[in-house]
Amino acid sequence: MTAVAAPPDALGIGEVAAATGLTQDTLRWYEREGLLPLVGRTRDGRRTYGPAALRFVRLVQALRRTGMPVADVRAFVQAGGGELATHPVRMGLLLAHEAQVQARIAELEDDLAVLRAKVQEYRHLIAHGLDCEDG
Amino acid sequence: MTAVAAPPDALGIGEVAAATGLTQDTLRWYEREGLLPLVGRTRDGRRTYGPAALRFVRLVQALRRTGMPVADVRAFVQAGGGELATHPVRMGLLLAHEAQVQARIAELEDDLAVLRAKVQEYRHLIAHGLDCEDG
DNA sequence: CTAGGAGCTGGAGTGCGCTCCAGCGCAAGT
DNA sequence: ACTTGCGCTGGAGCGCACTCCAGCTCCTAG
Repeated sequence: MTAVAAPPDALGIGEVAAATGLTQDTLRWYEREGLLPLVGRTRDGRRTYGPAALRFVRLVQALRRTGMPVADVRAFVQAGGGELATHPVRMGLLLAHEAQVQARIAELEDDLAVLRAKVQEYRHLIAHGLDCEDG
Repeated sequence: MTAVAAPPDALGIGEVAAATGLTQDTLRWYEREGLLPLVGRTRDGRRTYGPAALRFVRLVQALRRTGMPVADVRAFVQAGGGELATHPVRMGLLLAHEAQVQARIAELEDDLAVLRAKVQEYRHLIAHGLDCEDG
């Protein structure tokens, strides 16, 4: 098959790429940048992603998509390696980011309202056969 | 005051920057890039923003903040200059973008759910004094 | 008359986040 | 033995959206 010595349910980088939508290049780059700590290797050097690693990839993906800078993701990762004592720190970072994401969503919704208002304006102008005073 | 020959309620670039949160550099750059067609000039060459221009700046700002690339904003701008005949085109572009923004918000909300689940996981682990199997 | 403040232009530079190689290794199928 | 597929490394390059000058002009207040 694919792996040299396949540990039960470990995936190769190609499979993780397919499963997440990230490219292989991005996965490798994230790892070099210290965003993905749980990735293993087969004897011949290929990356191996166990279930926990895959969950972690998805978490990082959620953080990135919600606009957390790579440096901050790294800080989150380095804030602990799964030990109980570090949980509050990581949780705090997540909560802070959560607030920012909510703010971002609110802003998007405000901007969306602006766009909708403009659409309405066009409808109105069309209905009345008018030009637009604004550009 | 500020202007050379101040037309009624025209603003200077500094005032527009203050009013919108964009920098003067960004406003000038947007204009060079063709995103801001309604900006006038005083006799001595300074930019002048009338009410319509200001509204247009806010529209462009909404488009940019919602993730529309500069090139697409330019296309929107070039799709017409306010004449009735061009309204449907611009409206179509706005509607298409609107759909994308909604999709983006939905994605953000999904990702937010992932983050919240992780926070819950940490709460649980802390409550039970456990390490985390994932990183 | 001078100084200060706002603004102008053109162009170079920056930060971020990937993205794209070239050149190579292992391993399994035919 | 050879091809095909999957993956590896290190490093260069890229696209986007600004951002930051240097050197200048003009106007107004003191």
